[in-house]
Amino acid sequence: MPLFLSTTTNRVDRKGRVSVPVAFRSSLPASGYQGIIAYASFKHACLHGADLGFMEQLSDSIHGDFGLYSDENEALANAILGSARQLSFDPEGRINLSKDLMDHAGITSEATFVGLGKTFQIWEPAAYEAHRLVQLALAKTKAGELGPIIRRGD
Amino acid sequence: MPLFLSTTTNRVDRKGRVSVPVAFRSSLPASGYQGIIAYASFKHACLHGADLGFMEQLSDSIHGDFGLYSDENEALANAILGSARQLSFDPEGRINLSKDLMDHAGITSEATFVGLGKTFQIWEPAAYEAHRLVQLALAKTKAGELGPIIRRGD
DNA sequence: CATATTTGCCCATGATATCCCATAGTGTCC
DNA sequence: GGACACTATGGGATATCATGGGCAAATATG
Repeated sequence: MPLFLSTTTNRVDRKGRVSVPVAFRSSLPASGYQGIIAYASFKHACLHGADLGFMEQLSDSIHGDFGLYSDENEALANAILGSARQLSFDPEGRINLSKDLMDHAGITSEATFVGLGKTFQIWEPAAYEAHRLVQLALAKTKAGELGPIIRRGD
Repeated sequence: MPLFLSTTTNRVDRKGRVSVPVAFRSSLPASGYQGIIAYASFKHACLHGADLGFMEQLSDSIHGDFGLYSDENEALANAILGSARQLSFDPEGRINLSKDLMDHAGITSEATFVGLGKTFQIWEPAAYEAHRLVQLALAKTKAGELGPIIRRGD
């Protein structure tokens, strides 16, 4: 299970290529699929990134044990799995962002990768900075809950 | 599980390298990841340090079973995991503080490592001294509660 | 079928980080 | 008290990363 940490901003060249930060690449299994999965967030103007294993788990959760799913789950499947793209690394560790993904996040010449543990996000830098400040304020008000969260993991 | 104790101030050279105190290094598992994780505190102008296992637990707690998390947890993931960096030891036991981490803590030429048990903090020395005095005063007013705290830990 | 357009691979480059060695100060052990 | 071990620190050499351009195969377009 990968652990995506840190925030990095990289350039998107005219071909739509972006280097995935090494910190993220080295967190992926060396012997698995050499690439990532990206899908449009339906909550923010950003992309969600994950490894293949995570998406398989997600697919399992949505479908349930018998492949019969509710309307809500079908909606989830459409929103997430439908917009998901499998993005392979080129020999230099870059991915090619497709036009629809870039449009959804408003990405043009730069992309910010934000590690969130098991997943990460890809943002247009200015949009992320605004989002980050909001999230930071929210985190401060919830700081008191950090203790319980950690203890739960023990 | 590491136990970080004591306070040490070390020099930051012009490349941004700092020696992690031996007391901290030897507390880490010899056969695990050779390095630490550091992230920006959203409460103080300092950095938090922890070992990899601690961050994995934190990531698990924040994500829950599914990977779709609450707004509060997403905010925490942004503030903590987004600012976290995996800092490997060089052969001499030093880490490389990235520019944004140094900026957050106001660190320039020296860094103070403060052991807090399972985690530790990294401060700009003068800022820590000021913080320490405040904490000390606070501790005195709470002295009556120390007994119960110790008993609880037994 | 000829011609654009994309897609992926290979190489070159500058910036950065990593490794390796050298030194000085400190404490430890005979 | 003197030799030794180890930590902290600094500098120079080397490897790695992010980035851009060019080329060729695959695909689309007329």
